[in-house]
Amino acid sequence: MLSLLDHLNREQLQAVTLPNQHALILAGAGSGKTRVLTTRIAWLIQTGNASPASILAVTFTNKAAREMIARVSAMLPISTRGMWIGTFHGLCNRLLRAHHRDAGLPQLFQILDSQDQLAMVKRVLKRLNVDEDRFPPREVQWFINDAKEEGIRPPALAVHDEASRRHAELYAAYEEQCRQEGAVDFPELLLRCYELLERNEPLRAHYQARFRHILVDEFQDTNRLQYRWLKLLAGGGNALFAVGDDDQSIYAFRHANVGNMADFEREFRVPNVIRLEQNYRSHGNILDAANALISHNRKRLGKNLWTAAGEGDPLRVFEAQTDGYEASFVAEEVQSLARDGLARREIAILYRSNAQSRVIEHALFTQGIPYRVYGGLRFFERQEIKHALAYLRLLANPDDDGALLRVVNFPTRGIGARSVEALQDAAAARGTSLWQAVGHLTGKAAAAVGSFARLIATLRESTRGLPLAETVEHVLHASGLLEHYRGERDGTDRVENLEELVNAAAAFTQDEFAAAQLAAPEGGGEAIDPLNAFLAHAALESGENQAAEGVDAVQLMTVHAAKGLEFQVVFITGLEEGLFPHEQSAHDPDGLEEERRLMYVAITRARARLYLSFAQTRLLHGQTRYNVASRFLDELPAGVLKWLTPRGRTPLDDAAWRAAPPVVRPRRGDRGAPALPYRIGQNVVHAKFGQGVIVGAKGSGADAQVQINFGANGMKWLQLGIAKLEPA
DNA sequence: TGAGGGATGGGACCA
DNA sequence: CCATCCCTCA
Repeated sequence: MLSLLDHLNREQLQAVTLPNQHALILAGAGSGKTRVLTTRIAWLIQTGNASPASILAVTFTNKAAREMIARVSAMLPISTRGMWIGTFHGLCNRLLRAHHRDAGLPQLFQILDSQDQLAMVKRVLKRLNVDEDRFPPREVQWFINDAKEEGIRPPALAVHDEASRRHAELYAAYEEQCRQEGAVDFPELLLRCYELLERNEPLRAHYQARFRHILVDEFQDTNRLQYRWLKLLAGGGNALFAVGDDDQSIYAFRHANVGNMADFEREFRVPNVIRLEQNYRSHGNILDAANALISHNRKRLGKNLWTAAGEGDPLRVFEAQTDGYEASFVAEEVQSLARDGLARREIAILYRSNAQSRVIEHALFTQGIPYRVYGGLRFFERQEIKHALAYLRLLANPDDDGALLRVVNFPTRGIGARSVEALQDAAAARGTSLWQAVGHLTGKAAAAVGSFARLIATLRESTRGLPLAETVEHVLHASGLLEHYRGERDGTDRVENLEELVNAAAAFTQDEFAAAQLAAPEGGGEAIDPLNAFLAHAALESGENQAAEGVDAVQLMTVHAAKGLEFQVVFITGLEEGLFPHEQSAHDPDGLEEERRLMYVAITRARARLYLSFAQTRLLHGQTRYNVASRFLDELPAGVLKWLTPRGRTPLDDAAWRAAPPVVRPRRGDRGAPALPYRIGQNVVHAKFGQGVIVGAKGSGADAQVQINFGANGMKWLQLGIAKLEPA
């Protein structure tokens, strides 16, 4: 009856048209997950099952939220205005702004990103004279975030020894500092929002009555606190529609808890569990490989992808002697694919860790192939942007100590550590912000800091009432930031970024979505002025990488960054034991399963063609490492693979043999001693451990030992005189 | 104050 | 090897 539902398969249709009950949709890679989610929303509204205002849809990334809004808008004749669609953090921010008094926050609270948070932790540690060797700031930060994600405040912490007592104190001191500065970090957004809803019964009832339909994307990535937050909102008979894929859970390291899927099913007595297993993305061979690989994991809810498309090309496997050769191979393939007419943007080169990109970039650059690297610093995380934002934060709230400290002497204006310390002492003595302590300074510090304070005061005055973009522009000039970077030898990029910030401000003002989201908070709270809205936007939206659109470029990124994307052709590089699976995960079973899911994600990115490659030797951290092929290659069905190089590890060629150091060096005086049979890099076979490669040696004569990488069977030190080794 | 030397350590990510 | 941090010295 409805064109909305055309072309959905049986399971998709079933999911989209479920009654108003909890549902868990196990959506395999490429199974039309986003389509189901967005069509569900459109269907609920179109059929009158739900009003726009009763919809709450949660994602993890701004990109996913934007895509959801765009697709829902395209399906419905009405505006998406009334719906709440956003990230966990964005939605919590919205709730907290609207009810800041109930939440115990100033209306203009500042959001700290992890950099800001770390700086804040450092400041607290310094003030309390904490030994940073015993309590490294990063660890303290980690501890605080960990506690918050478990929903634990300092008084509730379990204190069992001196260290944990100290941690609890530091956490409390950090919280106090945040309160004083009106600052809120990322986990705090969630926890504060959770506590608000939990304690404030009328408010909770209000939102429970409103959001009859709660939809969650990437449910496998939720942490414990997010799960509890959802549980709270879903109380009172609301329907929680969770979409996720346990096989694509790759964020355990940032506290994602896959167990939430099973917990959800059990605790909510979910009546509807639907599996979407038909894949619309990849050819059969690629899916067969993915299915076979993931079947090695024990902890799964269980799913098997299939496709109506043909089996397509086999997976091409390439073994290189060095990482350099591997990179050239990839570059040459890319070149030839492009010559055959494939758009370069349809080609992705994936790797496990960022350090691997360098060799590949070099090879692409040498062959003149345009490429684009994802990851690295985002726009709003760049130092010049953070500096500019710090000035803007001071305009919005001069009591923002973090912002003040960041730019009080940047660009340098003769305010040294001495003056800053005097200011901090003055503030501590009176229990005020740094800004308020400026007037109480004496001597040299008073003059220098005083001139900075006047600069800020003047800026506040002169930008009052100006449009946002003009405010930003004015600040860039008056602060001396632009001038400073213009004078720097490599400052052109930074100057361009600063100019881009003006554009971003202008675009933000016009952006209807952002304006609507922030100008009219629920419950009739005061509207937030554009500057504060922009600052919140900058903190929550770290800014997609530079907008260098236009050039058709090959895409380079980590496997993590590739999640959710798809390409015509995918290269998975560095398939070596120790690298992928990463050595720090290879030892524990859970870690290994996560690595395998990561490989699963990588494989399922490819539509038509997939290359798998690895190198025998790789320059990592400045030294050559000798690796064996990843066990993941062995876990793929031989029938779908096509080896481009002879199957199995090729022995060292003559040149490599001569270059490789002998395992046991002749002792001094042993001139002309015959070369011993083993060399670093050589392949050997051991009766028990199987195939391996010699990666190190020590000792001499009868005591000589060799270190051998047996891949999945581990790294072993063996006594040359005893172990039964055969050259392979 | 800030440039430059030496030690250090190195997985992945989004808000 | 490289980036980052801390510390020294001009």
